[in-house]
Amino acid sequence: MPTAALPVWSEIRGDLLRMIHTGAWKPGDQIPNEVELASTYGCTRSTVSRALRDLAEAGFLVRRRKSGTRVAANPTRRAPLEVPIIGDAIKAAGHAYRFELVERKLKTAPVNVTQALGMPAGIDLLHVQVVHRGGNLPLQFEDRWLNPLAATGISQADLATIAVDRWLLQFAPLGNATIAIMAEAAGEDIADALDLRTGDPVLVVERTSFRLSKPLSFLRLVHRPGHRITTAI
Amino acid sequence: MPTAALPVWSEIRGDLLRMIHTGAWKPGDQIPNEVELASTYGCTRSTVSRALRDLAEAGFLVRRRKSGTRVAANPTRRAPLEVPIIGDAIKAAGHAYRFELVERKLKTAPVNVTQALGMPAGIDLLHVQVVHRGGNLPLQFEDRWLNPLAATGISQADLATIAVDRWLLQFAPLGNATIAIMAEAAGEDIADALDLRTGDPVLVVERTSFRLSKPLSFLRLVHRPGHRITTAI
DNA sequence: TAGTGGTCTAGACCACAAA
DNA sequence: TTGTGGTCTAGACCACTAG
Repeated sequence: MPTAALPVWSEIRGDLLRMIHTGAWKPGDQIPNEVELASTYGCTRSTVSRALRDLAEAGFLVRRRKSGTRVAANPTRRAPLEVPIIGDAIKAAGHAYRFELVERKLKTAPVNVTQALGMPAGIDLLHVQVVHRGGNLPLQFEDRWLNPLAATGISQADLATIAVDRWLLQFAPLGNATIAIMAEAAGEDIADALDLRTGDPVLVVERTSFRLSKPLSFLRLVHRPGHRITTAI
Repeated sequence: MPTAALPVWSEIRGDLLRMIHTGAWKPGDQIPNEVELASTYGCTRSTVSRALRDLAEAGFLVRRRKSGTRVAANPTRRAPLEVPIIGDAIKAAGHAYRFELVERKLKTAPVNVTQALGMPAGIDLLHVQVVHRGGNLPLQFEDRWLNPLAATGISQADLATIAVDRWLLQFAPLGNATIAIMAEAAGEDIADALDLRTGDPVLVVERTSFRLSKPLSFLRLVHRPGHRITTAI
């Protein structure tokens, strides 16, 4: 019974990974160079190189010209943290999705917002507040400040019909962003919007995003207690 | 003044990425195939393939045999979430690091722990509790259940001298794990350990890890209010 | 200076999935 | 059936850097 025929480079990667996991190669150890491994596995250098590059990108190996390849000494694993469209995530969880536009107004942005976006204090930004519901339960409170100069066309968008995050994705797919996750006590406004008691612990995700190197949006996503952000290494 | 000489595949990647960011190629659009792109850029198919593969791994493109390459319709960005050694992180933040071993005892594990680890209920695991301090301020409360059968040698380890997480890294580098992040209200024990008031919002990270496909450790990391987990896309 | 990884070529065959 | 991406080879030259 043959196992599933994986590509050679993938087999090699698994083999090398096993050497690390079992402790045959310990953190800091130097491993054979590409030419040696190629002859060991009976393939070309390109093929082992593919495996080694993959392991290096995953953080298992550290590669340097001339000095060779070593097992990472201080391996910091990186778990992929997904950033989905809110509505899609709620639907995927099996709930009926609905959202309410609470506010949509050009206002003077608070200092913490302009600072995060690297914009001058006192500037006017588009303030958008949305409550996202799954099966009538308010799951997320979205509080967003948008730069109308970077998000041209947002003025014409009907944000009561299309969720802001979806609109942004269509308009400005995949820019840069910084993300912060924290726990906070719900204030009165949040408690009101999410139907909680003041002081209840809420999970907050702040995202500052840029489009073509220009400030685009500062977002605070407040999650209902019990919400878990999950991932796997 | 020549710009820094990037590899060809990297230049191509940047070029293609620009097509996406500027909206020349929109989500769902099909882009030219490898052979066309190779002739466009005057290089071999391998080189454009490298660029395309990179963009696909980053989530910008979706590639399928026969049907070709398209701009991702529902692009989910992945932010790298780092999992550092606690002591290193505290030192890197500029604080003096110190930790206290609160408990280290073989006990019957609670159901939620055995369930997460996929172990039979009622089994005995090594329970370890540690308070991590930065500059005398308790920053994290670590509550861990270890499988002594997978972590052979933990019985001999002096966990008052070496932090558990560091010991584990030496012993079982880089296994698999699932991670969950949530907000909770501090219970009495947590409030006591972290010098908080009961009910204060704390950020909790749960990590269930495996070594060579065997259950290794269930960890709850409770962070002091104000702590932020940060990353960038 | 020499050893190592990084890149690139010009091919080839194969696996998959849409028509 | 056939177009597409996925893999692999056997070379080559280059870039970086430790000794």
